[in-house]
Amino acid sequence: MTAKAHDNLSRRERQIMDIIHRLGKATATEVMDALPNPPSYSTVRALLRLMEEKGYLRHETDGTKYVYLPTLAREKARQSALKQMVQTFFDGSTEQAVAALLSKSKLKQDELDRLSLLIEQARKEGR
Amino acid sequence: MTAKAHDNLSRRERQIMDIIHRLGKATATEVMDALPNPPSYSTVRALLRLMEEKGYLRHETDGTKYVYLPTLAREKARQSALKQMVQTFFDGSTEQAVAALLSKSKLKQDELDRLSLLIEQARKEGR
DNA sequence: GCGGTGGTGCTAAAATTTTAGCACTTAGGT
DNA sequence: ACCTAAGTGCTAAAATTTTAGCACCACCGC
Repeated sequence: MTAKAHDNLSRRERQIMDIIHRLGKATATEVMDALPNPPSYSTVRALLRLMEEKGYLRHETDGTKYVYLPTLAREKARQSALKQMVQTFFDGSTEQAVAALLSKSKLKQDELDRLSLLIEQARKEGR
Repeated sequence: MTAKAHDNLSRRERQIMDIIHRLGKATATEVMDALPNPPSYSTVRALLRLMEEKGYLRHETDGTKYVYLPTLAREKARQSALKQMVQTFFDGSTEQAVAALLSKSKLKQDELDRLSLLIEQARKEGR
């Protein structure tokens, strides 16, 4: 079964996906610790197994234990999350989204420098 | 009941919230039309009513019909969605998030100009 | 080589979510 | 005045999701 869209996830599934995306990869214990109103360990394991079966996750073994990772490359997941966000909250306007990000958080001088550079590049390319 | 966090929403509830955020406000029919695998009209109405009861939505009347709106101001919802996104997919780095947005979409010259200005301002303020 | 610790899979019950149906109301047209 | 169309609320059944329990396996220390 191939990975499905973000919006087919049930509540717990989405919470777990978020955690695993944050951490990059995670064991059942780590997921459990990060989960709000955490259920039992056994439950978490069952969920992880089901999600793997559905194609959202895959696992690697680290010694005897399982470490779960997203199926979809982080890059892809980012893209689609961003797209969704821009559509839902910014009427499809990337500019507005960027503006909101900038206004919300205090970026350091060197971060601003780099972003400035990126914009300059985009300007030249677009011209 | 007060509005709860985004991650307590069930699947359908989240889909509906997204739709209503996109549209700003929506009737049962509009929600139904925008819903993937749309259930019956009656079902959508029941969901909307339940979500209002839980505090996620409120409604106004337009003549005889109901128009639903998010409880949380769009601005607030945006902030919290952005924060969530940056945490989950960009290790908390706003810079990275902005960079990803810029690289993904072709912005027009005037949009770039305005963003450039924003960054300049931030630079001066931070200095 | 034996028992405990820390893993695993599977299954079935409990809880929640999702759904559709029914009964009722209001407005408008003829 | 009455019929129809387009709304509404509530309720209970169906479906899905969430949960915990149990049975089994491998490694380690004694």
